[in-house]
Parts: sequence; C-alpha cells; structure tokens
Amino acid sequence: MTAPGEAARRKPARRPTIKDIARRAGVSESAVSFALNDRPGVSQDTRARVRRVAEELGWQANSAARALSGERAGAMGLVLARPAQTLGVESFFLQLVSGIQEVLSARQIALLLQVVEDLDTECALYRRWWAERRVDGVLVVDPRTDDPRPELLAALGLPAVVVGGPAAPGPDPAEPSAGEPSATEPATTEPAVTEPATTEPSATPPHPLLSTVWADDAKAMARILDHLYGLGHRRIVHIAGLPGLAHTARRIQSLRTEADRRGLDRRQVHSVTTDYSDAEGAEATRRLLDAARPPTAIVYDNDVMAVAGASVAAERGIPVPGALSIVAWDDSALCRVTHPRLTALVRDTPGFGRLAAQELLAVLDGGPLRTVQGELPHLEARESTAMPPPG
Amino acid sequence: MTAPGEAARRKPARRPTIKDIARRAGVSESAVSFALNDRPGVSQDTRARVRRVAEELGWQANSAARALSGERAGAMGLVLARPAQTLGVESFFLQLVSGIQEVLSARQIALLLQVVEDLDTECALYRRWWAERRVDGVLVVDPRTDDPRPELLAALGLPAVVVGGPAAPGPDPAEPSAGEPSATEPATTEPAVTEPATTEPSATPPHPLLSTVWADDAKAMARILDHLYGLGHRRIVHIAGLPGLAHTARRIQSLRTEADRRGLDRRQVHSVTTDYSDAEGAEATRRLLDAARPPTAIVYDNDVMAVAGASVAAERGIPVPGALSIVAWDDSALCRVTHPRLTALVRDTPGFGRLAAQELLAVLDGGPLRTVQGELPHLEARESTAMPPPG
DNA sequence: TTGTAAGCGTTATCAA
DNA sequence: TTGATAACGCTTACAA
Repeated sequence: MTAPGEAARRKPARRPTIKDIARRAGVSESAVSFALNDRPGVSQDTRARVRRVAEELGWQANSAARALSGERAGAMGLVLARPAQTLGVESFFLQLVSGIQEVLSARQIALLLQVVEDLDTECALYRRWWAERRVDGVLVVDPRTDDPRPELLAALGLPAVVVGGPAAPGPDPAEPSAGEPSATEPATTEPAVTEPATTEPSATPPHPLLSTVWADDAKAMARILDHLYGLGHRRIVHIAGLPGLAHTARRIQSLRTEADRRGLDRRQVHSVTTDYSDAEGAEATRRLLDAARPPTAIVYDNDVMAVAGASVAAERGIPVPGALSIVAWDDSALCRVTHPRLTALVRDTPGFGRLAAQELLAVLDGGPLRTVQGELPHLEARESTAMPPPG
Repeated sequence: MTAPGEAARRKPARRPTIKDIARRAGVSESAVSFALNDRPGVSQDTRARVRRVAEELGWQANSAARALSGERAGAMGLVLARPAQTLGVESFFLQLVSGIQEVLSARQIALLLQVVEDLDTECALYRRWWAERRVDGVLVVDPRTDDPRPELLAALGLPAVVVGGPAAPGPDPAEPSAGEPSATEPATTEPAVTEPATTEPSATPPHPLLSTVWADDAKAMARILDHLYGLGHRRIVHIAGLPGLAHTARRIQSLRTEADRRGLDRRQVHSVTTDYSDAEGAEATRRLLDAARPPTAIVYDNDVMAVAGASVAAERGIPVPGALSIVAWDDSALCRVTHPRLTALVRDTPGFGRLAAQELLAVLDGGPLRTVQGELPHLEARESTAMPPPG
C-alpha cells in the first residue's frame, strides 16, 4: 500500500489494463482477453499464466470499456416512485433490495437505485437509462392496475421483470388450491412457474409483455380469512394501501371472493384504501370504531398502519384482542415490540428479491417470458387475534 | 413509439449516437461534441442546430463511452455493511438515500447501492469499484472508532465523504455552544464548516484523510440531558447502539461529560451498548428495571429499541411516563403510533443525505478536504417524558 | 494456438 | 470556426 495522506490523495495508483497483463505475460492482448473470459482459443498453459499475472496486478475489467465494446453494462436498475415519507417506515424495500443484491453481486452486477417522485419521472428515467446504456435491465416494483411501464419497457427492448405481480387475481380463485406449498418447505424448492405462452395459451397472462414475479395475495388473504372466520369473526374490515397498486386490487378482490364464499355480508366485510401512512391508518381505524356496528377484526395492509390502529384502540380503551382483533400484512420488529404482539402475515421478502433478480438474469440470458410465483406467506398468530366478543 | 409486443421486444430501437446527429446536422462529430458539452469552438448557429437535432433524436450520451474517454463514470457508490435483519427496521437509511439521490440525480449522477455482510467485503468492494472505474466517488456510512476505510480510500485516490462523522467528540465539549442554530431556521442556511487544514491547523481533524459530514451528537445528547435533568431525573441510562460505531462513542462520551458537569453519579447515569435490535433493546431494559434502583429515564439510540423498551415497561405494569420516562434517538412513525407517543430527537435525515452528496460533489470538483456539520437535531417532547416519581 | 486490427461512442488534439 | 484523427480499454473477427 502506498503512503497515506496528501500524496496518495493527489496521485492515485494507475489501474492495470489488459495491455499491462499482455506485456508481463508475454502474450497478445486478445490472448489475455480470451484467457480471462474463459473462451477457447488459448492453451491451458497460457491461460494459467495470464490468470496469475492478472491476479498479481489486481486487475479488474474496466466496466466502461467492457460495456462499450458491446458487452453488458453490468448493472441493473431499480426505481422507487414513492414519496420519501412513505419509504422510510416500511421495512419492505430494503429487505427486497438486499435479496436482489445477494443474487446480483454474486455475478458482479451492480444495482442502480433511484428514488423518484412519480411514475412519469420513473418512465423518463427508464428512457434515459436505456439511451445511456446504463443498465442491462430493470426491476419494476409496485405494479399498478393500469401501468404504463411494461409497454414502455417492451418497446424500448429493455429487459425487465415486474416484481409484485399482476393486477388480475391469481389463476382461478374458485379452483381448489391444490398442493399448496407449505411455508416450512426448504427455500431451495423450485417456485411455481407458469409459462403463459406455452402451457396456458388461452389464459390472459398478467403482463403479456414482461416476466413477472409475484406473491399470491389472494391465497394469503384467504388464509387470513380462514384464521379470523375460524375464530368466529363475521365483521372484518381490510384497511388497504394505495388504491392504484395491483396487489391492493388483488387483496380487495380476494376479500370479496372469500366473503361471498362464506356467505358473509359485504357491508360488514369490506376494504377501505389508504396511502399506507400511520396517519391514514389511524384515521380509518377511528372511523370504523365510531360506526354503529364496528368490526370485530381489522386487517391492515402494512405493519405501520397495524401498529397505528392498535394504538387507536388503546386510546379508546378498546381491548385487543378482547374486543378487537388485529392482523398485520407483513411482519417486522414493529409487530413484535408492541403490546400485545401483532398477528402478522410473514413473507420472506429477501427471498422474494432473490427470486426477482434470478428471473431478471434469466430474461437477460434469453429465457422465455414467464410468470413466477414466490413462496406463499404464512400467518404467524400472536396475541392480537382471538375470539370476537359475544354479540 | 414502435408497436408493442413481441416484435418490439425482440428488435429494440437503435440508440442514436453523435454520429447520427453529425450526419443529420451536416457537421462533424467533434462539432457535435463541443456543441452538446457547452464548449467553445463552435458557432452559435451550429450549436443551436446540433442541439435541436439531438433533441429530436432523443439523444443521451452513452455513459460507458463517456466514462471510457477519461470522463467520469457518472455514478457514486454507497455500501451498507449491516446484516439484512438490522437494515429493514430502521427508517434512517432509505431516508438518507433519498436525500442523497435528490442531489445526485439533479446532476444526472446515478447511485450504486450495495448491501454487504461485513467491513472486509466492503473494503474489497471499494477496491473493485475503483479498479473497474465504476464509480467516481463513494459515501462512507457508519464510521467506526477504528476505521480502515478512510485510509484505503485515500490510498486508492477514490474520492469519498464520511457520513456520520468522527469518533472524537465535537470541537470542544467544555466550550459554550455559542449561537446554536435553531431547528426552526430555514433549511437554506449554510451549515457550519470547519476546514481543518486552514483555520485550525492545531486541532486534529476527525478523519485527516477524507471530508466528513456529521451531526453534533454531543450537543444533541446535551439537549436530551437538559430536558430530563430539568424535569428532575437523576438516574438516566442510555441504551446505545453498536459499540464500534463512532457516533455511539460520541454519545457515550457526551453523556459522561454532561453527567459530570451536573455532578451526577456515574453509576446512575451511564450507557450500555446493544446491536440496535428490538431484542437487545428489550433485554437491556429488563435488566435495568430489575435493578435495585432502576433508572427513572432511559434514552434509546434508535426508535425500534425505544418502542421495545416501552413495551417491556407496559408488560411489567410500569407506567410511562409516570414511573419511567423514555426518549428515542431518531423520530419515525413508530414513535408517533405507540401509546404514549414517544419523546424523540428529530433529525432531518434526507437533509443530511443532501448535505453529504453536495460535499461529495465538492470533493470531486477539487474542493478542499473539510468537515461539515449538519443541522442540529431538536428534541420533540411528547407524552413519554415527565417528572420522575418522588424518591 | 497465437497475434493483428477493427470497432464500440465519446472526448480531446490537432491542422485546415 | 471547423473537420479529421487519435486515444480510452475491451471484445472479437480474421489472419498468421
């Protein structure tokens, strides 16, 4: 290591290039390139020598040069189009990102993360990234019911995977959930895969233009309903997140289906939408509890709103779970530190991120357009859910 | 826009280059380059024409080509070396990132985010990024008391800014905090700046090798002490975060200083360290409350632990703030949704991120090595702090 | 099996 | 004010 301090700061060490390696190994540049990229056309002996020299020199391919010569940029993009406020509170994104990274960094691929204000800016950014050749592909999060992004990305030819799934409900809600994968299954299990173009030509694929990785919100909601209905609840309200998001639509739809199947009154089992904030979660809770016949159970679409709701109940002296049961969609430290601890739908979010990244790599490798389903979440029953009060 | 669907997916549109612009505008490539980069050597007329054509074609400089020809990579790096578990719960990072982005994206600079397991991997990553020329600079977060990163980065000549400040306590803890900036000041106020090399040659700069952006944890802790001492508390424990982090050391040091200044008993006013998790926060709280003379006030180094602590108190039937006051270092939705709402130290985290990004840009522009101080946080008094019980 | 040379898209250095 | 032309570091035909 060179001497630290001012000198080092001003005069950085020169980075070695393949030319340096070629000279030192006594071969041509192309031989070096072949050797380092595991391509045929170079003897075992030369390959080994070149490798050793590269190692000695601490050589790493200049990413710009590699990208320029027709290769890949070696980076993927992820854009979050949510107000900064909403971002901070949710544990979801950083966990997703860390899962994505795990897969990408194993292949030496970088992740470009950008936080923008709205969907238009996001679309403009995709165009710029594409024009700049900055990324090889992107992960599209928070799919909407009416989403302009798949079409744009398909038109640009920028490989992409939609993370979070389609707006339409899953395969067929009426169909019995045959061989449901259990949440305790080893993580190495191949996730369920549908290849819309081949196996089910008649079924409309969720995003006909892009591969999709999604969670079966419909089944997850069914599990929650099973739990609450089983306890005896008949007045159940779902405080959902942003109305424009695809998974919000799926959850709302599923609640309806499940309510109908059990012959529950739709006026007493329904959804209301919010912006995911603690403020709107609390406000919605207050309104519900003020009603003539308040719900005996509330399902919140994220952990923050669930905790806010529990807090509103506490304020009013409504015992949880004595008079009100609470379920949080998505587990986090939050659900475990409140009192009582909240029953929550546990998802493997980093695992979901890994799956998404793998799928994106598959698309880049020329794999077929397909729809992959992540592990089904399971319901972790804690102290916030119990039998409803009599009456 | 071309037709969507399969065709578009397979045959992406070609990206325009300066060659295309040159041809269409009837000038040479170099003229185009000059025109587009605001360099002299081209007539107003030509410049305007070139600009218009570029606009029409939707041209964007190929980032790889630009990077290769000696220019900048147009990207900055940020590495988070924390286990994925710890990441999710804290609102801090995503907010910091969104602030950083705000500044970088205005200059069309991308942010590479990477999550790694440990410091060694982080250092290896810096080396790789440097060798790959992938980033123009990096933001170093979570500075440690004994940190290998500044020396490495200085030796590599990779521009960097340390976010979170030095291990040593601030300027001089004994010195009266003259003209403290109020938290209500407009955000446009120039932050306090120390240029160690010039103004204070005798004072040891925190990181002699890198520019630093930091918050004055010492003063912040003093504010918390002011609040609690003023209410009458004399037994105050600080449940700190990771012991190796610089700001943890600063806060612990400041607590000692403040305790001494007020003649408080060091056995009754002290710090304990944790890993920031709700589990350790709760565990530490239990131990403290089991003691013969438990503290009347606890200061937690993050919001998650504060909520966990409040939950422990609730479990044991210890009224907050009646018998125990609680302060959270860092505000978030969490502190506002619990019951009672928690008194918290409010920082402008996105603002801190903006400041860090600006400083990094300044370093890249050849600015001097310096230490910049962020806005001083303020204490938002809520219902979790009150007078201690008599005795 | 090896070396030579062209090209990727940009910036920068020259003459004209 | 312009327009060739040579880098930048890598990949990849193509020739030896």
